[in-house]
Amino acid sequence: MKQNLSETCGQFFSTLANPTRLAILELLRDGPRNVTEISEALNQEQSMISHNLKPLERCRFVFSERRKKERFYSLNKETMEQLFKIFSYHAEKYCPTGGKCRTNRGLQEQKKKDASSSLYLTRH
Amino acid sequence: MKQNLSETCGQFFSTLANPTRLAILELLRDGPRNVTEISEALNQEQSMISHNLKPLERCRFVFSERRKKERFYSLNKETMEQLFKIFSYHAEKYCPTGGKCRTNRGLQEQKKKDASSSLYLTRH
DNA sequence: GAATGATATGAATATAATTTCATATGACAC
DNA sequence: GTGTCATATGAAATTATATTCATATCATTC
Repeated sequence: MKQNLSETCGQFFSTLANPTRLAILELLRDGPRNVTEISEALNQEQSMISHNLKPLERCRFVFSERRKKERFYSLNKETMEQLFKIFSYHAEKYCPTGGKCRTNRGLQEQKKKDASSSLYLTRH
Repeated sequence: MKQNLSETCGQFFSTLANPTRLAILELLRDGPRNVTEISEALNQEQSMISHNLKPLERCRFVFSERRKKERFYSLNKETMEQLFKIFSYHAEKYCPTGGKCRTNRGLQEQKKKDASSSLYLTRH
């Protein structure tokens, strides 16, 4: 822990910082899909899906497995569900305008609320 | 939960997908710093630090507070420590080459290990 | 091994993000 | 209000990332 997070985290977050890849991840929450299915569901070019699946697999956010001619991709639920959970909690608490966080306005007002609330995502 | 993560998560992860911003976050783990201190510690232009602090504050990964002429930035530990924890766990388990994940090689070999291990980050 | 269906790859183009530099704004002390 | 230190902003230039299209590879069936 604490050893050069800035260097090691880069690819992790960069891979998630893309709407197509997030859409793929979201789709895969419903179960494994092959490339064609993903590309149809998201209404995107097959090659684009393939290109985007590569960093997702490299970072192990998804796993893949061949079945006959097709390749099925499945979600790394362990990591992704935790990540989505943190995001949801954070967005709900800190980004009341629907997670969009488009403005810096209202930071002062919000700060007061922050001080009073101290719920944690996972309580033991 | 589950409502258009792909749309709402974008800014969250994009903000984290930058080495300067990650370095700022890492620095702030040691406590609040003003802009000048950050820029000196990271050896970067002051204006660059300011530019990068903006999205961090917009997403509420950091908070800020004026003290006299200076503005001190502090980490949103609640969110960030959880995020770093997930990252560390994931990297250790899935990216044995030091979290770099530069290649897709060895995915087959790794996959076998994955099946046997099923530790969770937070156990209750 | 030829044909087909499914996925991956490469390279050019298009798009978006970051960095830099000059300068503006803000807060405070005098 | 002037001067000074601290931070923020805007816009141009640079750099990185994503998208597209054409085509290559791979697995399978016959």
